[in-house]
Amino acid sequence: MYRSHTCGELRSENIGSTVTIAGWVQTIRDKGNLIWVDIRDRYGITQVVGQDTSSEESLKALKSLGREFVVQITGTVSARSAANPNIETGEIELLVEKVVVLNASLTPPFTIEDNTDGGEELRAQYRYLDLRRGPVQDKLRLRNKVNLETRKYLDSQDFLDVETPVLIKSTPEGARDFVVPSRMNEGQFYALPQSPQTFKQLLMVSGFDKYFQIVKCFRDEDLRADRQPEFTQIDCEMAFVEQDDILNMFEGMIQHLFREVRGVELDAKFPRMEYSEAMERYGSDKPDIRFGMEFVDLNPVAKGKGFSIFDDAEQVIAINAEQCAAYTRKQLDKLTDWVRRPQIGAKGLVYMRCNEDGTFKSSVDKFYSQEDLAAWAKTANAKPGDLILVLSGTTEGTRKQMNELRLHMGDELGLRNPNVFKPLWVVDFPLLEWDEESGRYNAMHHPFTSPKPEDLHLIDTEPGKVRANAYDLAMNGVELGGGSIRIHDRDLQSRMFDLLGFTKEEAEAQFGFLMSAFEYGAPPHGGLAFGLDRLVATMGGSESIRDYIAFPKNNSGRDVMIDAPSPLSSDQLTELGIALK
RNA sequence: GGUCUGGUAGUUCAGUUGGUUAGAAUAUCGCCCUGUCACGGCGAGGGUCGCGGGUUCGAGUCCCGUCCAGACCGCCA
Repeated sequence: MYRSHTCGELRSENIGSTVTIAGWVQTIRDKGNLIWVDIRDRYGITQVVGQDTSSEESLKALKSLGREFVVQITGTVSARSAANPNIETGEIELLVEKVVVLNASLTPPFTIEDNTDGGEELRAQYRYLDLRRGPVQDKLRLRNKVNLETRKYLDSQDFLDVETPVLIKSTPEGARDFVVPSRMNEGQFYALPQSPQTFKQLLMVSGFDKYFQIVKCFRDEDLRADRQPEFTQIDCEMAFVEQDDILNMFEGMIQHLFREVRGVELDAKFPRMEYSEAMERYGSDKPDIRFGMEFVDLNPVAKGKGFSIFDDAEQVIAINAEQCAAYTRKQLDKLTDWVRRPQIGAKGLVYMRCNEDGTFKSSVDKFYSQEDLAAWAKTANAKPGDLILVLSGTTEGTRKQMNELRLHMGDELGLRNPNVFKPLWVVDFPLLEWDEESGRYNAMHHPFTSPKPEDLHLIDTEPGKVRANAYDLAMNGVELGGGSIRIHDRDLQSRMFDLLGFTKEEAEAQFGFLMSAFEYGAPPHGGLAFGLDRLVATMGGSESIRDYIAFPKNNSGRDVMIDAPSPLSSDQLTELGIALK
């Protein structure tokens, strides 16, 4: 046995006993005749002290240590003369008796402390050292707990964990596939799954009416702070259910997770909002409803007064930033610059201050009388002291820009508290979206999503208006997950492929196995998948998922620690029958 | 594919209209210190200013190219 106790468990009750701990040297405070060494492991930090009553040998050994040495220390637990209330073991210390260096260490390239001096690049390169830091370990502990509680909940609801293959077949829909060459089938390739979508549907056909899996998915697309090329889904599917059954089941799961992991009681009933309403009120399919500042349609009161920018716009939208009338010209100019950045792309920003004396001051006073502006204020429900911000243009573009501005204002005004959690089901997504590039419709969710029966009659005349039995769970402006009721009818599925521009032959080649399965008694079914990384990051109050992944990739999709991806040897390429350009 | 920001000591950063020997903090090393816990004091070592080219009497600083990192747009059913 290397240790009798961990570095986190000794308390004043242990005073007098002789113990052995093992861990890493955190800090050394050498005062000459008195030396303290903090020893760290996963469980905490214990202070070891050497003094005049210690043996010369052990004192010498303590003085020879360096940061991050791995040591085994035996000593007597004693009370500190000056307790440290900031750490759990702060009432005791270990009077050193024996020091064994289990392994020396180079000086680490950055400090292994809660507030490290290391930059992101360096910490990524030495991720195994970064993972020694408390805050990083806490994040992985949080992930572990979410994972465990997910299994507990789904098990309690009779879900069955079934593994699905990772080497599957490439399909044209959706994201780019990661591809794996097959040596035994030269010239052919597997694809890594973007999700286990078709397999979980086949499991429904097989009769496993409640399936789940916490599973890696792979998408070869450009990355963001909240997107990794490999990420983890809580993937679920149920048979003999309607949309409500699914929403209720997983509302329960999210409530369970927040209760057990964070001690947070979420809304008893998550609000639901149609996609079209979310777009109108927030310009987003994943609105952050922790704060108001909802969109106001200014078309009726802003148009027709001779201001050509608004007159020519399809849509004029305002938001009311309450109590912001005191914004200075400089602040407003800064906001204007912000919305005009290429990433936002607004042409300009119109503002109107609602002065305390009941008058109005806008950047377009030339075109609008006080009465006109009073109508704006009334429409936006603005009170004296409020600030109205207005954007205009095409409906789609203006909504998108205003969504960004609203979130930006929410950040600036501190309205997006990471310890407040506001879930929202967004339902009735469109079935299809128009793709300019290919000049045809794409499935908005995926090609197995069922249209709403009442919209089926539009499918040939106005396919863009057909709504789907599809839903997302949004929380705090993040899409945590989504799903749909699936098509379980061969004819309808075949029609969908038709609509998506697949020929009969292509559909047969790509998804023949699924359509065949549907001919052998496929039950009505549906499901959803949560992004575990995003869920955990949201629960931890972060926007970046990288800290919640033990070994993440950087924004070029590289693992800078192991230096992947990397070239293959020509022997390997030959064996695979691959010639590089 | 694009936009923006950054790259200077082991690390995090500062570095003036282009001008003497490129600084600070921290880390490291040495000496001193009996109650520290961000220990303290004194001292020392430590630089391919990302890389390549150009302008100039002179470039960390200006210009061009390039590489790397981060955020974002496109993309991500």
